[in-house]
Parts: sequence; C-alpha cells; structure tokens
Amino acid sequence: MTNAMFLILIVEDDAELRSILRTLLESNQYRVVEAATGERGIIEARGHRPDLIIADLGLPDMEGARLIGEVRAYSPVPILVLSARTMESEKIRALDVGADDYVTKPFSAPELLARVRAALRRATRGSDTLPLLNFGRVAVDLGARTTMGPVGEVHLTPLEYRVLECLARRVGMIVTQKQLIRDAWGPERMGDTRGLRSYIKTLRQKLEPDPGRPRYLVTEAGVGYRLRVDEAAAER
Amino acid sequence: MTNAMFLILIVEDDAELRSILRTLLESNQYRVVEAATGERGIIEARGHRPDLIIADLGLPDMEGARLIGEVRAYSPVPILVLSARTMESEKIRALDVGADDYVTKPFSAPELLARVRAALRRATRGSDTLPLLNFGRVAVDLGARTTMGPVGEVHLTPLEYRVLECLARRVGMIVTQKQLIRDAWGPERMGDTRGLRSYIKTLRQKLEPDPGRPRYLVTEAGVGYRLRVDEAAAER
DNA sequence: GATTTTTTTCACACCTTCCTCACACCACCC
DNA sequence: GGGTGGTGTGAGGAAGGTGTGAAAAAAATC
Repeated sequence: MTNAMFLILIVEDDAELRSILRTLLESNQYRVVEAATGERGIIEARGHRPDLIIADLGLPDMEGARLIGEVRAYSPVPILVLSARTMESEKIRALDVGADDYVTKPFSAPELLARVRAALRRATRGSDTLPLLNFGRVAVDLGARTTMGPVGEVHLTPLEYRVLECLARRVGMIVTQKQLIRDAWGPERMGDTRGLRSYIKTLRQKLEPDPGRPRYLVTEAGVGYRLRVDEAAAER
Repeated sequence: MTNAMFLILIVEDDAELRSILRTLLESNQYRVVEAATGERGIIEARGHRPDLIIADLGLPDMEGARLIGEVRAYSPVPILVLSARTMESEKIRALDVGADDYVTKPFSAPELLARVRAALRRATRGSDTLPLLNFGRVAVDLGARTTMGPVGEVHLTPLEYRVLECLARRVGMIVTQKQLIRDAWGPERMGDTRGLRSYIKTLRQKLEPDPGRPRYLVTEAGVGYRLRVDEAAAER
C-alpha cells in the first residue's frame, strides 16, 4: 500500500507553516489539499473526503472544536490537531469532541509523520471485526470477550472490557478521561476519575507484561490514556 | 450469490443519512426500501419481508427497542442498529431485545458494508449445523438429542436441551441471561432468572466433570453464560 | 387415578463486581 | 526545597448477582 493512496487535508491559517506541512507530506508521497480557514476546512472536508485531517487549533475564524464537531457529525475520518503549548485546555476540548491525536508546536518532521502513519493505520485497519489486541504475552479478543494469557484464560469483568473497548476503538490514538468515563460509566459520573484510575490499574495488572512499567496502556498526563499495539501485530 | 437477491429496509428519520445509506447500499447492488418513522418501519417490514433491517435507535416516534421487539415477535430477520451514542446501556438493551449487531455513528462506508455482509451471511447459513459438543467425558449430539457419558447415556429433559442449544448456537461467545430466557422460555418470562439458574445447575451436574468447578459452562458474572469447548475439539 | 417425570419456586449462603478511601508517588512550577 | 495537580496503589466494604438443596406444582405417562 502506497502513501499516494492517502489524501490529507491541512487546515492552517499560517501560510508559511501550511507550506512546510505540504512539502513534508508530499515528499512522503501523500496527496495534499489545503484550507486557510475553518470555514473552508469544513467545505473541503465535505468535498474531497480526505483520509486524514490535520487542523490547527488557533484558527482566526472559528473555534477548533467547532471544526472537529462539524466533521465528526458525519465522518469518522482521523483528525490530527496542531496546538501551541499554551493551549492545553483547548487541546483537551478538541480531543473530547472527537479529535484523534495532537502534536504540539513546534514539532519535528519525524514526529508528525509518525502520528500521521498511526492515524491512517487505525482508519484503514479492519473495520469489520473488533480488533484482536496483542499485549505481548496476553491476547484479547474483544468480539468474543476472551483473554488468553500464557497460563490459560485471564478473566476480565464487564466494566474492564468496557474501558478496554473504549481504548481499543481508537487504538494508537488518545482517549481523554472524559470520553472514557462517559462511554464506560455514563454521563452522570463525569468528573469522577477515581473509578477510572482503579480500572486502569487492574487492566494493567492483568494485561501488561510489567504492570509497573506500562508498555501498551500508557498514560497521557493531564489528558487521558492511549492504547498502543505492537508494530508487528498491527500489520496483517 | 449476488447481492441483488437481498432486500434491505432502512428505518431512519434523518433524510440526509437515509439518502446516504440508500446510495451506499444500492451501489453495492442491494435492493433498498426506506421508512422515515418507526411506525412506517414496522409496516414496511411486514409488507416487504426484507432480508435485513437497518434501524436508527434515535427515532422520533418510538423507542428503538420497541421497533425491534415488534419485528422480532414474528421474524428472525437480522437487525442492524445505528446508534448515535457510544453508550453501552443503549446497545445492550438493543441486543437484548433481539438486535443482531450495532454500528455507532459516525461510521465509515466499509465498516457498515462489512456489518451488512456479516449479518446476511449469518442469516443465510441458517441453523443447519448443530455442533457436537464435547465435555471431556460427556459428549452431546444436539441434532440427535443424545448425550453419552462414561457409563452409558445421560438423560436431558427438553428444557435442558433448549438451554444448552441456545448456548451452543453461540459457542465460545457470551449469551446474556435475557437472551437465554427469551429463547428457551419466551419473552413473557424475561427478568425471572430463577428457572435459568436451576437449569444451569442441573446441566453442570450432568455434563461437567467437576460440577463445583465449571470448566465448560462458565458464568460471566453480571452478563450471562458462555459455553467453552476443548481446544482439541474446537478445530475441525 | 396413580406414578413418574419435568418444571417452577423459595430462601439463604456465598461470591464477584464495583466503588471508595487514604496515602504514596511523580513531574513540574514557583 | 516546598508546593501543587495529577496519577498509581492497596485494601476494605456495600450492593447485588449467583449457586445450592429441597420441596411444591404442573405435566406427562401408564
């Protein structure tokens, strides 16, 4: 599969940065469309149906969150958010309404490309079956709700599966604590992270090879959690 | 077998989404009927006898669960549920009353098509093959309704076979208590788990090598039960 | 109608799941 | 160095679901 199959929409008001991004992506064989404003971005997204959207949060004409919400209403296309380090709350907000990942400015080329690859991988990978997760020694089949370890089956409780499933739906992407709590517990419980923390712990204990040093279920401090998969296991 | 054999009923109030669905399905050679309300949906389902129903849960005129219940009362047609919320409770509810699968909005075209294919495949391959179950020392032939143990035949009552059959239809997967009660006793009895618990007990007594420590007929606390098969017996 | 089988019901002990709490820890900032 | 906010940890307890044995009720059989 070649990168030329992928069309990426860049929504960025700064002309210079826009140009840098285009050059970087095109030199990696991605096809690129640009939009200088949020308004244009929404239109281009509808028109071109890109495979990935890279959107700056600091747009002059609209809140970044609005752009994301509009697109999310009809499409699951991965959205990568560019944010300045000072806009922490804005960033979390963007993730909450459906962005997939963020890159803080200034960023390095390899970093951005890695995020782009990860996001595209998530989108293209088997949407037909709930994924089989591979945690080194432990394998989780979310569809059948079975978890096999080296010494037989590992038992997960309903809520544990629910939390894991929320993370698995966006493998490799960030899931905010809000999203996790809302999806696993329900909106009433929003803001109460105690339960979540407990469940992350037991999940690590049951799944991670070394629970003290999480390798797959990693913390994104101040934001949420991210489920990583082995590169080898990701391709098939 | 061509897709044109299949008639799909879409029950969706949002005209735009309805149109998207129609286009998507028709471009894959499916035949399509539409209904804008739940009331219409029930009528169309009775009239056209579709091979698959795609129903939005968030209908304006009735609970999604009611639509499913009405249809399920007279037909085993596969029902695919569209859900805006990612909320588990909604989905569990839908599956409990008889939906076959769910897709959360927003969804991608390949994802929906994959679910449609899977649902139709499940429906067409019918209930022909009732598997031979192997419980270590006891073997059950559900088709012939015979159960052989180490010391001759073991006798199972009609209801015992029925409960076991429900579990066997979904070997390896979790079957909720509600599903079991609905399929073995009928919808009137839903919510009353006493009988089920009794039958699980006797089934274990008759089939398990060590009834105190279930190995094949295992409990999924808070959800239901699952029938596990031996590794060796699983492959064939 | 009597006997046997099957199904339903009940109460209680037991176990799992889930929630909660207090505190240790870590990174970062002043 | 001492905050400060967020996260990880272990243990305890409440709530509710599940297993159990036996006995009553219903249905099937002779």
